[in-house]
Amino acid sequence: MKRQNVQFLNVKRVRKSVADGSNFKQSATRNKKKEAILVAAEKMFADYGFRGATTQVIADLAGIPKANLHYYFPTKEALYSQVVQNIFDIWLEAADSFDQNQDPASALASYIDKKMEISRAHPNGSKVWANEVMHGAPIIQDYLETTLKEWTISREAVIQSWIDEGLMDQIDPKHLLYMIWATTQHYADFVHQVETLNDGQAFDDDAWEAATRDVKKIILRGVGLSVGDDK
Amino acid sequence: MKRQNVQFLNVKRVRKSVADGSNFKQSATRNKKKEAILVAAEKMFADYGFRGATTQVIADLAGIPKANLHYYFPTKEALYSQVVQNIFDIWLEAADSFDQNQDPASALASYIDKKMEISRAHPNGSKVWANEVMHGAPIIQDYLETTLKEWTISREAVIQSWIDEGLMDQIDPKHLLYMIWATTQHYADFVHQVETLNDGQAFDDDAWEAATRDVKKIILRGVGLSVGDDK
DNA sequence: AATAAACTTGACCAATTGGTCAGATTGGTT
DNA sequence: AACCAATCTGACCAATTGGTCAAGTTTATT
Repeated sequence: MKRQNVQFLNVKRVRKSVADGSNFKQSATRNKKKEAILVAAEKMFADYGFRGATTQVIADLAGIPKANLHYYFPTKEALYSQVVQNIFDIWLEAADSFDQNQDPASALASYIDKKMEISRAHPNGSKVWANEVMHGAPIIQDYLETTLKEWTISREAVIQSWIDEGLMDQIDPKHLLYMIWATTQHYADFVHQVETLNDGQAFDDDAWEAATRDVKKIILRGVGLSVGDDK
Repeated sequence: MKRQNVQFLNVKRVRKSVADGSNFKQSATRNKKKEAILVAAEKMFADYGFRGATTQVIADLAGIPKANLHYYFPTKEALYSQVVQNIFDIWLEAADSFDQNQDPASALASYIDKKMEISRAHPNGSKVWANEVMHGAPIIQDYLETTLKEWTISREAVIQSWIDEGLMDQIDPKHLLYMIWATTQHYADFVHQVETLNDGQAFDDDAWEAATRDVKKIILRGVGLSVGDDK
C-alpha cells in the first residue's frame, strides 16, 4: 500500500469541483456516477480485499472505462479510503441514537436494533471495515484514535453511570460494547457462513427478526435488564 | 483466485515425501522448515489477505529463498489452504471439549474459555479464517458444508435438549453459538481496534481474564444460567 | 457561434509478482 | 568412493495491474 502522492498533483488540472464537493452545477450526474463507482468498489473490496480488488473490475462493474474511474478517484487508495469512511459515518450515525438518554434497556435494545439493520442493509460496508481493522487499519487509524475512541469513552461512561445507579449488573462497559459490535456485525461479516449453516438460504424477514430478538434477549438479560414486556 | 492445476503435474518430480506426509526419514528438519513457512504465511495472510501477501515476503520472513518455498508448497494457494485448514483444526478440536456432557453452565463456560484462549494464542489464524469466510470461503467451502455444518447441527441439538429440559431459557441455539463465536473471535480479529481503544496497549493477563469473565457472565446469564458460584 | 472548462477513453507503460528451471549442493546408502 | 534422491537457489519469464496521457467529445457560459 505504497503512497504515491506525486499523481495527486495532476488533479490541479481538474480544478475545484473534483478536488472537493464544492461545485453545485453539474454535481447531480457527477454524484450519481461517483456513487455507482463507490457501490461497485464497496462490493469488490468486500469480496476480494484491497489488493484483491482491481480498479479494472470495479470500473467494469460500474459500467465505465478504467481511465474514467481514475478521473473521479485519482488512486485506488483514495477510492478505498472513501468507501471505508462512508461505512464509518453510517456506523457512527446509528450509534448516536444509542444515547438519547432513555433507560438502559431501551437504549441498548434500540442500539442493537440499529446495528442489526445496518448489518442487513450494508453487509459489504461492514466487511470492508472488518478487513481494514483486521489488517491493522492502515488507512483509518486516525479515526480509530480520535472519533471512535471519543465515542467509546463517552458511551462507556453512560453505561457505567447506569451500573453505578444500580440499573444493571456490574460489568466492564467496554466488553458489553464489544459484544454488541461483534455479534451484530457477525451477521454481515460472516453472512456466507451463516447462510451456509442455514442450508444455503439467505435470512428472510422472519429470520432477521428472530436473530435480532434473540441477540437482544441474551445481551439484555445478560447484563441484568429485562426484555420488552416484563419489569 | 484462479486455479492452475497444470503446475501440480511437476510435483511428480519430487516424489512421495513432498506430495504427502508419509515419509518418516528426514521429516524432522523438513517439518521444521514447513512449520516456519506456515507461521510466516499465517502472519502475512492475516495482515495482508490472500492477494496482499506475497510469496517473496513470506519466504523472506521464513528466512529462505522464494524458490525454496515453492519447493515445499507448489502454489501460493496450496500454502494458503494449509494455513486455513490448520486453524480450522484448532477450532474444531477446542470445540469438541464443548460437549463433554456436563451441565449447560459448565459446558458453555468451558467452551468460551477455550475460544478466548485460542483468540489469544492464535490471533493470526483467526484473522485468516475470518478473511476466508468474509470473501465467500473460496477455498474451504467444502469444510463449511460438511464438517462445520455437522458439528453445528449436533451442538444445536445439545443446546436444544437443555432448553427442552428447562435448564436454560428458550432461544434459538444457533444464535447463541454465533454470539459465542463472534464475541470470542472479536478479541482476535479486531485486536488492533481493541488495543487502540485500550490506549494502544495489548491486553495483559488481567485484561484477558477480565474479558473472559465478563463475556461468560453476560452470555450465561443471558440464557438463564448462573455463573460459577451461585445457584 | 465561439470559447473554455469539464469530462471521456483507447492505448500504453513501468512495476510487481507467482511460478519455472537448470544447475548446484547435500546427505544417506551401498 | 560412488551414486542417487532430496534439497536448494539465482536468474528468469509471462501475466497482471495501477496509473498516465494525449486526443477526443460534451456541456456550460458568454
